[in-house]
Amino acid sequence: MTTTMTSTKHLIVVVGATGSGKTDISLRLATHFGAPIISTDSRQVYKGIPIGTAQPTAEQLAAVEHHFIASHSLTDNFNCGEYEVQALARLEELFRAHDVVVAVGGSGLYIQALCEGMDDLPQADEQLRQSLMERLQNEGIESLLADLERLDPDYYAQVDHCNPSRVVRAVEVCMQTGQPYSSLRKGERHKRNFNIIKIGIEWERATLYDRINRRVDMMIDEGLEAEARSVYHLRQLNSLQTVGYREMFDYFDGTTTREEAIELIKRNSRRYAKRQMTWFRRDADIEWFNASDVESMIDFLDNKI
RNA sequence: GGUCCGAUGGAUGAGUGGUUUAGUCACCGGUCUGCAAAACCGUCUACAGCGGUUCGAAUCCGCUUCGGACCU
Repeated sequence: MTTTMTSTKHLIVVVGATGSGKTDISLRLATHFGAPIISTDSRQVYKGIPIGTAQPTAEQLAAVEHHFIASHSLTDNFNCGEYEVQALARLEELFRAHDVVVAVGGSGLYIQALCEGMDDLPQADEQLRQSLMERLQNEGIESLLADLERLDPDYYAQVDHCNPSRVVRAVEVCMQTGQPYSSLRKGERHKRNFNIIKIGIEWERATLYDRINRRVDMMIDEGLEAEARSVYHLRQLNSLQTVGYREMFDYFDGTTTREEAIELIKRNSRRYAKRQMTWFRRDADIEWFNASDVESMIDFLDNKI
């Protein structure tokens, strides 16, 4: 063998909206290929919120080796950049003992970080971030936009001027690095030393929504309310800006009734699912399969591996 | 049988003659590089039906249909 683009290591990436049954399918695939599972989910990484984030059950975790499930603390400053570094390192270890690893999760940005990599941008400096947020609060976004126009005219021209998050981050990177944000955004796909095969789980919209609604009811039955209560004191953490918890916190505050909170969890989960589909739809690398057709999925993968 | 009130887009709800859309919510579509289950953007042009008045009607008049209240 001389130079070949094909690696003997394969990462099967399973994507799909929340409630699409990724966990079950990932377990079947992992079992079939004797592979460990690495999560690409930005919320299942946290300890203490297993019900609301639909983490795999104890039996499922026992059946297949999982990574990045309940592995971090709610107070950890975790993000997609950190995830890329840690997940890549873990993958390297896993590929020493396995030819196939299954990645599952619903966070598009984390999947992108894992498969394509993030540019070399600095993490937010906490103090700077805070002062920018204060300015946003006190002076409005116009003030930050004025800075951005001066610091990075190119990005100023393309950024959504209504989106505070994007504007704050851009100004922050400019100030931290002394360089225009846009000049640091290469958007280049990083080389990976393993093959990536993306599998999408497809549902008819109405059916998916029905599954989501029923799953929320199940979460309630399993004790989501008590779980939310147990982390209520940490509510301002980013890790808890999460569907299922925010709505419960509002209920605890008395701003909504319990019934309203549950309805809102359903609605927001549906909306989340819609946004996920929007994200995944533009990824041409994904091979889509009907949710009930795991056999075809396995055939397809067997063929490729 | 009679009198009165009402009928606006998926829901709610303003609008009483005139370039153009009320608004809100839901749905739908989209954006996406360190908070991403986040943050944000866009679309959805309806006036119960028929006829009349008028240069012009969701808006005025009549009839019909439907709903509600009341009267005998």
